[in-house]
Amino acid sequence: MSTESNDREHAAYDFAHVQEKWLPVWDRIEPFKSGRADDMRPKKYVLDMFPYPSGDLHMGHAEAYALGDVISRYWVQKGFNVMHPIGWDAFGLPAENAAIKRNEDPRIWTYENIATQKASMRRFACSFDWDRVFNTCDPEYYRWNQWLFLQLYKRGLAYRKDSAVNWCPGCQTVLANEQVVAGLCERCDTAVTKKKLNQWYFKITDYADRLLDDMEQLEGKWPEKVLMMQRNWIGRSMGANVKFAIDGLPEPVTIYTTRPDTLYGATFFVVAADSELAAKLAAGTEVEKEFNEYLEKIKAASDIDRLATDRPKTGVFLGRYAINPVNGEKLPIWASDYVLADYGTGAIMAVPAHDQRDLDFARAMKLPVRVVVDTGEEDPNETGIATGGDGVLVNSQGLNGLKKEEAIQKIIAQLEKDGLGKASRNYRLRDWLVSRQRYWGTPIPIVHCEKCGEVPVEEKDLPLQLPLAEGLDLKPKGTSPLGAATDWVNVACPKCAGPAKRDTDTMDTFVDSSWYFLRYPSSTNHDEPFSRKDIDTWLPVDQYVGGVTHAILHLLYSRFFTKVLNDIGMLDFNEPFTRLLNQGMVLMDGSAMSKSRGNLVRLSDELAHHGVDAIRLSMVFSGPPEDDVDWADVSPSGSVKFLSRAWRLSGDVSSAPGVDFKSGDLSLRKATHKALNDASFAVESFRFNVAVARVMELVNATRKAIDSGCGAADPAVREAAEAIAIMLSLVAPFTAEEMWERLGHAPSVALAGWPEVDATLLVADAVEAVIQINGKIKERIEVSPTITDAEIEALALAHPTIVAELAGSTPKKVIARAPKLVNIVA
RNA sequence: GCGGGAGUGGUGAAAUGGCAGACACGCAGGUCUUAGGAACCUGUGUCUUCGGACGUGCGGGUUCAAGUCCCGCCUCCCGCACCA
Repeated sequence: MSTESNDREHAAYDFAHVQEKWLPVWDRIEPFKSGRADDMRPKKYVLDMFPYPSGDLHMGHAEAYALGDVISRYWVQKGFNVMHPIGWDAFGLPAENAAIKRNEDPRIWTYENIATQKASMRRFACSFDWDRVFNTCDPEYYRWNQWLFLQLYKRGLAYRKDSAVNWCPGCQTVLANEQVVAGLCERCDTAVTKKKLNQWYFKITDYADRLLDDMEQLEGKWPEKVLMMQRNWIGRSMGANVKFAIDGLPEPVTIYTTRPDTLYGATFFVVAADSELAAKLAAGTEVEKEFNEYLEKIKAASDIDRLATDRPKTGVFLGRYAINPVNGEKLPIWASDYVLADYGTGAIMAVPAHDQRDLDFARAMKLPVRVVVDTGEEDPNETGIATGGDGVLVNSQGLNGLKKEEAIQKIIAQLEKDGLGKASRNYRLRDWLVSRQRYWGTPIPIVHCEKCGEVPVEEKDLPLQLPLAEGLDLKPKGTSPLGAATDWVNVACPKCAGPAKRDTDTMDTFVDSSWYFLRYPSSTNHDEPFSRKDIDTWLPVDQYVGGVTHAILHLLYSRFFTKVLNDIGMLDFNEPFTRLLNQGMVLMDGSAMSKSRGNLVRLSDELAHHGVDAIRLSMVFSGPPEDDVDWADVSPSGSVKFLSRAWRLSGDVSSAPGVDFKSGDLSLRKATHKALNDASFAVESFRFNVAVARVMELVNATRKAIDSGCGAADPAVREAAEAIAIMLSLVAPFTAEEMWERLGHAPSVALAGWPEVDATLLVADAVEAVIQINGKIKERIEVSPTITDAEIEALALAHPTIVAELAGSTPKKVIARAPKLVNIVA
């Protein structure tokens, strides 16, 4: 061997060259093609949340795809037919805003970015099945959005109503409840206001109970945090509806309460100031003017102001009285903004003694407070603190002496018997508002006819294509830009052929993502959104990977769609994602990266400096996948160092491929099989960082074996190097492929298969046991791993150190846990 | 306010109730070198009278044994936020 080649052997390997070398090879082999007709491997569906095509991939994408790839590539190595698809969530505001700025069709920007991201994903060695790609802005995709909309419409699950909706003045469109974050628009952070509009909704509230109860199936498989967030978001509460007669009016008013046991403690009555009921009660009375002034005032207050829970209570006495059905008392009726119009019935009985908000209002308005549950706490009249806990009922006639729960049961039974009320439940969840007054989305397939009213577009006429943007003013102005596409808008009514107009709103892009995972297995199907056969083969998704930002939006909507499709009979499962992994964010110096903050790390720069494998490795090794990664804390150059160390091993191996490992050095063989076993376990429990650590240990052990142990020719060295290449292929595919070739194998290492672990090699020859006295370590001894409790106890008690420590006294108790530990209680 | 999660070396982090700090980063020293931003080796929780002692946010408890389980605090992060 010449000095020159020796130098090359020991130089750090050229990652740029290796990357260029393998990409075309993989293009040819297509190691990750799924669902070939003759494929007999068991299936797995591993899914990464699809990206929004806004510019090139960034560090966050790199983190997510690196993690998804570990899982996907692992199952391929384990012999599964893995479908790991990708597509683009391509409709939406960023494209439209970019189009306005550049004065061109959003299609151009969108498809350009998709091409850029696709090329970057290939270079990043994402193990995607490229045959299944689609974009939600393709007519071939969104026609099925429209088709699904019509199926929901047929079943009364898509409907229009007038309502006060969330309005973003920045985006000039309405927003779903889920898209309002702390009173601000999720997209642009503008303060959201209310607007009365007629809009399309999906009736997700019909599914509230199932969305809640089916979460039982996800327990332990989804992050507890996401389940908690969904539970809170749905917010089921149990209580009762109670009818209150109104003095001087023929119709009673129904209220909702979770505490019907406190009915005798009601001292006033409140209706939501912005409800129709309040307007009706005020109409024609002497307080009408005062009420209207109050209403104007609270309408002007933004949601932000409303968020301050400690702001003083306000309201107007409406001059009317409600009659308490249990004792006939006259309760003054107030209008206030602390009662919400769209929750429950928009009216409440106020029990200030046992509800803090009612108490705050009572104190502000000098209204009486009556205790009806003795909780053992101090009088709310004096402390100003309502007592909401359990206790014994007082001042409540037939309920006196009962505990809270008993009283609730008894009063509900009584109310039902008397026809004055009934048990009821309520949800925080509201119906999903799906109309948007913007251009770049799926057109709603409804025609409005002067004669026939609302008429659905016929299924055979789908897709209802979005008109070209040319000639349309896309600038946000509060009504859909589609309204100006007169040729498109004016149509013949599908029913009577008379003059009619298309609905000009587009669908929320969350509609697109609520079912896209069902489309991948059937992505080339032109006759239906997905075929039953494909669904039965691949779904549900075995492993979903994505950010926690979608904990309630996308994940709740997808669960809803799945349940609807289950009801329609298009699929036979009711939860779409069996397991969910939420990866953390990539931060820089403790905060999210942003241009304005000046802490943006460009993925392309990092890849150029350290190579794809080192960046992927750094992401995976930095810590548990759910935790955020602070890029300031990771060392990509350390990853480069490790990868070249591993790579050098493959050049040192001097035995031939196919050599029988059985004759190899036993201690290195044991290290190899332990690493394979531990790494496997770590990957399956999402501790990818630990899996990498096990590979590092094996690299270290192999280095030592070559330099100062059994030597490079020992078969165990080859076995170790091959195992390292295979394990590394999950994280560092280029390095692993290069190693595999240098070890004399044909590509691709991705399909090499996870080596069978030999259980007999997992047993160590000797293990170190500790001997404790009173829990403190006094001595360490080498023992056989198969030693019994009695044997190890005897060894411990006979050990000179222990004999000396005990100084002749008899131990009170000896706990032996062979082969690890003996604890002597002296 | 309500709900959830987390606090371990200089740093990122490991640890089925059983040896706290695996694996790395960083740092220090060394070997080889014309050179080192290469490679390799050694050391690296704190205190220490060099025997050891102490050590996982704080205070209690359960246990032969607690980073891990239980109770009460403190701090930080996330979600919801007048939902009756």
